[in-house]
Amino acid sequence: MARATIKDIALAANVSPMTVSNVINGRRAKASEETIERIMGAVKTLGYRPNMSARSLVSNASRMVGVIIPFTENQNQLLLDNPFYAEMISGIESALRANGYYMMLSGVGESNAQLDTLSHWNMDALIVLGVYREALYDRLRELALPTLLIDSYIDDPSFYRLGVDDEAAAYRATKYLIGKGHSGVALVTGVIRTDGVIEHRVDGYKRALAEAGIGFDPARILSGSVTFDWGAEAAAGLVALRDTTAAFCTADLIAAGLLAGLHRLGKRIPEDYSVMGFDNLSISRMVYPALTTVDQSILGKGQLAGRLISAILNKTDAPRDSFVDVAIVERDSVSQRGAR
Amino acid sequence: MARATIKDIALAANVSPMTVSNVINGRRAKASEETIERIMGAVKTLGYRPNMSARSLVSNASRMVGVIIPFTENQNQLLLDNPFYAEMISGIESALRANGYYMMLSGVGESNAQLDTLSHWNMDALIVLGVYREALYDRLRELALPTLLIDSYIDDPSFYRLGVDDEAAAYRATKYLIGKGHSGVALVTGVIRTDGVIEHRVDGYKRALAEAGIGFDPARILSGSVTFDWGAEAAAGLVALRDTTAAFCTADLIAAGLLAGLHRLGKRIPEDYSVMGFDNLSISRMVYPALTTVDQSILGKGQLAGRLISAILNKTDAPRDSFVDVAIVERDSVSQRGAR
DNA sequence: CTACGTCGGTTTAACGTAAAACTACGCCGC
DNA sequence: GCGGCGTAGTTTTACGTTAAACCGACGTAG
Repeated sequence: MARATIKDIALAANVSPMTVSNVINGRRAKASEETIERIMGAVKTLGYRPNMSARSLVSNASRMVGVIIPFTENQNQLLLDNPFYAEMISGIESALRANGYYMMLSGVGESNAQLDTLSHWNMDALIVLGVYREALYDRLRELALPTLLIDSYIDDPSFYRLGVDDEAAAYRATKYLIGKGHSGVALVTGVIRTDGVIEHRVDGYKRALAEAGIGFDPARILSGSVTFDWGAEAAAGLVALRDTTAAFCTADLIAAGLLAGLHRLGKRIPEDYSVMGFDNLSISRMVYPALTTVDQSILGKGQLAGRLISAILNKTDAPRDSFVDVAIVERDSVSQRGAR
Repeated sequence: MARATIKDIALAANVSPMTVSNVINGRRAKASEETIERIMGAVKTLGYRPNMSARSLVSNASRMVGVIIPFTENQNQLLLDNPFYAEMISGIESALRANGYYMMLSGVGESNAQLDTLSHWNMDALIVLGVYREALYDRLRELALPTLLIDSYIDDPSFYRLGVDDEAAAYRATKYLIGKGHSGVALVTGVIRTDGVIEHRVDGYKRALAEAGIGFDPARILSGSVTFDWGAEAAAGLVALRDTTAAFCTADLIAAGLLAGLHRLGKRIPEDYSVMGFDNLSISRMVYPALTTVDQSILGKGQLAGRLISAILNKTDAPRDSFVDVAIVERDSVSQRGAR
């Protein structure tokens, strides 16, 4: 009554187990039409389902791709409440599945214990989102699996990378705000890590300022964390700045918080302040006013990640570094200024 | 140079593989302190990592729990862009991990193909979110695994269930709105399935109305889908209703859309319309005005799901049906009426 | 008519781990 | 001084699958 195995099928179809294996795996050259039919019939009637553990054991592969995302710092919990990760993972999963791979999702914390447990499963490859600890990269190198880092500026031939040109994207966003007549543009962002995504965005912000002949004022950079709460808190900081009428937030989540914070302070958007986000998360349409933002097609990026890994595993060559394009989507949180 | 196995450890520690297996798995009675030390030393220096495929093959278990969520209808893609599922999964994962289980996430579509592939992996148990197809339940019964259905009213001894008392929750929400002076309360919701979550919420809504002596008007039920877009679309329907000043939405996602739609129609919230949601998703704080809603602690519910499954797998008995409590969280989208 | 190839298989062995049965040795009680 | 028992292991076998090597029969080229 237990699950049928290849041997059961072999018995039922009166062939050897090996022939069953061959047929099931499409190595049909080794069997006559008639045998194939008999085997497939038995497969159906006995409800045979392959045992991946056994397959994985002999093939030393698993068709599983591990996806690693950071935990929230306080709780030991996936960052899926951050829609950024949720949307990305949704994209990754659909592309992996379309290519016949499975996804195993794991958070990693300070210790890399979760990475170890993942590795017990013979993963074929890994995709890493938003983790920037050197210790993790060391462990990843030890595992020596095909690994795709998303939004990382680590330059190491052992990893594939997928990201956006953050400098150029931030440059475009800032230039867009300046073009709308805002000469005082604040930057609201998370912590700025050396050679991290945000640092490159800061560079783009500065370049746009310089190009427009606007002096860079460090006080206009409000740096906290990539959370709604920080955005809400930053509203007070923004209001305290002189001659500042616009804010470029390096994440929609921050922008959403900033909108809420500004509302609480009785400010009107976009009349009093223009706010721009980054990511084009689904929440950017839900906030009020709907957020003008930089679209980096997170879902598409996730799908691309899945496709890249599939290509790598199929020995099709994949570029070591890939970039997705970025576009500004105009909604209601930015006003034309000066033309009043 | 390949990954070290139990045999390598055995060789290095000069014992038999079985002793290594015993020590690694904590069956220490069978080994002397000194041997244990030697083995653990070899484990460390050789960087031994267990091979789960092999373990799973012999034990016919995997320590993996499959989590099943529906695809979006149009694309073949996980519903993680719906924060409801994202938050739930985050909770499930953390509880499973805390109990030493792994999570394998899979969407399922119309065909149950994805369930089949999941089952190839020797899952120890399954958690099913938001899928209501009879055909799926049939396949689940065939698999005969411990299975936890979340938010399902299927009454079948082969499944465990976790949910909220939807009737009572909707009753409370509606009563709350009535208590605020709104005698015209609309219900904005997704499709109403027989014996589904929403139907029970409709019942609660009706009971509150009846209790307050307010006649039930079917026109006040606006039924579409559980999406932001439907909420936005429903705004026009709401405005067209006479004597209606409040809307109870059966999901925060719908409520968020409704707010956006009402804004577009120039309505003010909560002055012109009071809007109430359900779920207390993270987005409910992000919309404007912040949403008064029914909290069903989705994260906690997910964690409870993970703990329930762990308990079942550890042969601790778990109740066949569990319910989480619900609370109204008051924010800014509901006004007191009549007291003006 | 013999050597070779091809078709349609089968046999053997191996992947890493663990349950179950077995062993060797020392000790203790009577 | 022999049976029984506990300690610290070992040996054997099996889990389901597949790679690699093998095999017999038949056709056919030289």
